[in-house]
Order: sequence, then structure tokens, then C-alpha cells
Amino acid sequence: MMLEQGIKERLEKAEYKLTQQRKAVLEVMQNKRGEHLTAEEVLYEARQKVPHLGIATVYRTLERLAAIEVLYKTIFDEGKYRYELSDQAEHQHLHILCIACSRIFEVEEGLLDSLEKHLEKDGFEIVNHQLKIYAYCPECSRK
Amino acid sequence: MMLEQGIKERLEKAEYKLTQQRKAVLEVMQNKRGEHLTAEEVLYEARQKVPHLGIATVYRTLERLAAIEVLYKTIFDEGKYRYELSDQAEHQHLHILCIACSRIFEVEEGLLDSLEKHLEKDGFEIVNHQLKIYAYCPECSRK
DNA sequence: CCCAATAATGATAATCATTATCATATAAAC
DNA sequence: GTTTATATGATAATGATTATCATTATTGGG
Repeated sequence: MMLEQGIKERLEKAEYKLTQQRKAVLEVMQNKRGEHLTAEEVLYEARQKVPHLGIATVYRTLERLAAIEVLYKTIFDEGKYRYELSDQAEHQHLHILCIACSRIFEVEEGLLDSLEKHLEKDGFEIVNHQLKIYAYCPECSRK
Repeated sequence: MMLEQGIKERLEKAEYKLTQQRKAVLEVMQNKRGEHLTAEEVLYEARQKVPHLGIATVYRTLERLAAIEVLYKTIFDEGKYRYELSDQAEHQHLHILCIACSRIFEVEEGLLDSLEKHLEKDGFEIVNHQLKIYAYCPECSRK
């Protein structure tokens, strides 16, 4: 499995050495695009490639990759941090969490635009946002 | 300081005994309406009234009050739970967090309506939502 | 190529927030 | 007023995350 070009560029800009363990973590994140993984889950997957990998290295790697925005770090109500591969084009911080099947869906960014314009008129200078909608997804809703 | 009528009713319906310590916690939450407090912060405040109050009791009380929706429990990116008095009328789950002064502002619920209607057309059955906007508030933005 | 300097790793201890346990205290029921 | 149930506070246990540190790998200069 290869690393994507965009990611490579950002790593180089950050002078980030690509060790075996970091590569394993990155590949997991790439394979699980769109999923939100805990450090523990990443460890489990990455150990398929690097069996002696330690949890501390996973935490350090995820943390640094989040700092250079290769990953996005977030927390849900369960109380632990989850990481996902960040898509360069979009922030992808708008989620729908299905209460029944616990799948996570992404919402188009544009849908927040009118709300944010409203707030900007009030003088807020918006930097980032995060929306979590708790719902039954179309599939679970039908049941 | 008295407890509000609406809260009292909900407590009675839940057969919730109002001990000294629970009352102290509730009064703190009422005095800090609109603020999002950690268990530790509630403990500190409530000990003004009940000095021997233990942290376990605070956690238990906050948890039970959240269960009957007298409080609302949420988590921000810092990674610990915060509680606020829930306003009966509105969900009040839309927040602006100022990056500079870390004050928290509430956003009118209505501003999400059009976005949610859009999702409902796609088949989602929305139960709840939570929006966090990271921004400079009007005051900090001017500086 | 070899050695010194630097950075990364893995094991594990430390920390922090939260939850569980349990003996004691308080309140309710009879 | 004694018994029974419930709540409390101290503290141990837990789970996630971070810090420490000895060991290992990598790099650059000679």
C-alpha cells in the first residue's frame, strides 16, 4: 500500500521522518478513510504490519499527524479521542451519528454557510466548526 | 437561594430526594446558568455550602440530574465532561467557543432548521444535535 | 566506513478524570 | 424507636492519555 501524494507533501514540509511504525499508522488511517478510530484501534490494525509496535508510539504519531493536519482529532460523547484522515479539500467536521447502528455519516460543508454568515454579521470571526447530529440513518429509520 | 419551579417538578416526577448535597449542587448549577462546569468546578462551588461534600457525590448527582434532563452533559475537545442547567424550552446545544477568551456563546436553535430539513429529505430521523463553532468573539476579534 | 550526536521507540510509571466499592451516616417505613 | 433502605464520603480501581527513560535506530561529519 502506497501513501498518497498529498499526504507525502505535507509530511515533507513538516520534516517528518517516515519510520516503519509511522508508516504503518498512516496506512491504517488511509485504509480506514472516513472512519474515526481510537488509538487502541489503530494499534490493533497497525500491529498487523509492525507487531512489536507500542501504544505510546501510536499516541505520539497520531498527535503529530493531527498537528500537521494530516489527521483530524475529535472527541465524541463516549469520552475518548478519535482520529480520521483529513480530506484536504474539506474540513469534514459535520457528522451524523446513527443512534441505532452507530455508523457515522458526513454532511456537506456548504450546509452551514448561511448559519455562519449570520454569525459573522454579529461580529464573530469563525475559524472552525464541528457539528454532530444524532439521528436514525435512513436504513435504521425504516425498521 | 430557591430552586425554580420547573426543576422542582421534574425532580418530583423522578422521585428524587433532595438532600443537602444535591440541593447544593443544583443551586450551583442554577447560579451558573449558561456556564458549562466540570465536576471539579461544581465541587468547589458547592463546598461553600456543604464543606464536607465529596467528589463522588457530585459525580453521582450530576449524572442523575443529566439522566432526568435537569442538566445537560457534554464534552468539549479538552476531554472532560461539562454540565449545564438545561433550559426546558430549548435544547441549547449550539455553541460558539471563543478561541481567545474561551467564553461560550449560545446560538439560536432555529438557525439549524434548514440544514436539518435538508437531511430529513434524505431520510434521516433527527433526534438531537450539537454544534461547536470555534471563533473569535466580537470583542476579541476587534483587538 | 566508523563514531558521535540526535531522534524515535517501547516498556512502563505517572497522571487525570471518572467509576466502583464499602463502611458509615441519614432518612423512611413500620 | 427499631429496622430497612438509601445516600454519602473516603478511597481504591479503572481507563485513557501523557511522561519518563533506557535502548535502539538513524544521520552527518570525519
